[in-house]
Amino acid sequence: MAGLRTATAATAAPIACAPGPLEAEEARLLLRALADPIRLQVIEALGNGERCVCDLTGELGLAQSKLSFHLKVLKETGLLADRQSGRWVYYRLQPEALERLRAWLAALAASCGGIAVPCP
Amino acid sequence: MAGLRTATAATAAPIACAPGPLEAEEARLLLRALADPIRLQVIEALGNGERCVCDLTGELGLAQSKLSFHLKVLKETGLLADRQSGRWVYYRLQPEALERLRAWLAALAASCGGIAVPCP
DNA sequence: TCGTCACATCAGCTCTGGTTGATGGATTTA
DNA sequence: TAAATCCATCAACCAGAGCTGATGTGACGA
Repeated sequence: MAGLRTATAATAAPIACAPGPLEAEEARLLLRALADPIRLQVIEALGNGERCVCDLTGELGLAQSKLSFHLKVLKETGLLADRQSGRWVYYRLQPEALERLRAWLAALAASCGGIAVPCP
Repeated sequence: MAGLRTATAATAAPIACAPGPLEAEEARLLLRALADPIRLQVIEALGNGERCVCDLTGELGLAQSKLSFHLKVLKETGLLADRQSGRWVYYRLQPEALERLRAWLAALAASCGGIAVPCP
């Protein structure tokens, strides 16, 4: 097994770090990651800057195990990045992931022309 | 029970039709509605204009019951609207729902300080 | 070196969401 | 009117996500 906490070496490559626009599947994973109230709270809590896990557990009133699970989901989708400092692990937002999702939504909306087609 | 198919009288008010910016909970429901591969296919299929259900079942290769379930989800979140004509029901996109979600994402990104670190 | 702390991970469980097949209402056509 | 078509809805089932408590791993300090 790989060593624990090898900094930014995730078990799987973050999906929102590839070059170019998002694939539909990547966008779907980002949407799913954001569609959770706890994960939204985490993102809002990280809006002011990076925090360590112990700080977030206290602020959000979550069990450490539960928070760790959601942080892993957000990290795997590329919405968060982490940094280890001593015994603590600090998480921070990756704003470009949100930006890529916004761009994908814009492209989706742009592809919605709006001409009615009669049904046979 | 109310009569079947009372046009735009949904069982619950569509969430993306209220005035002003989206609440976090409304945005979360929109995100969850979009985070499904079948529902994304439906949205893309409706990009060119409205379609009746029978048309969509053929194009997407879905069981009528399954498609109806997903159409209901999309309609309840305000992403779709429907119109009855004879015995057909036509669904169409509501682009403003996507637009409101984009605006919400922009506000969320704006509230994130912005100490962006390049992706490894 | 040993104990403690911070965090990740695991097994087992629960619960929500999606699927399937069947039923019924509404509308049109023969 | 009767049959056929379109669509919504329901109950039952299934899969996956999320929760809980416990355990494991690495870093630190005494």
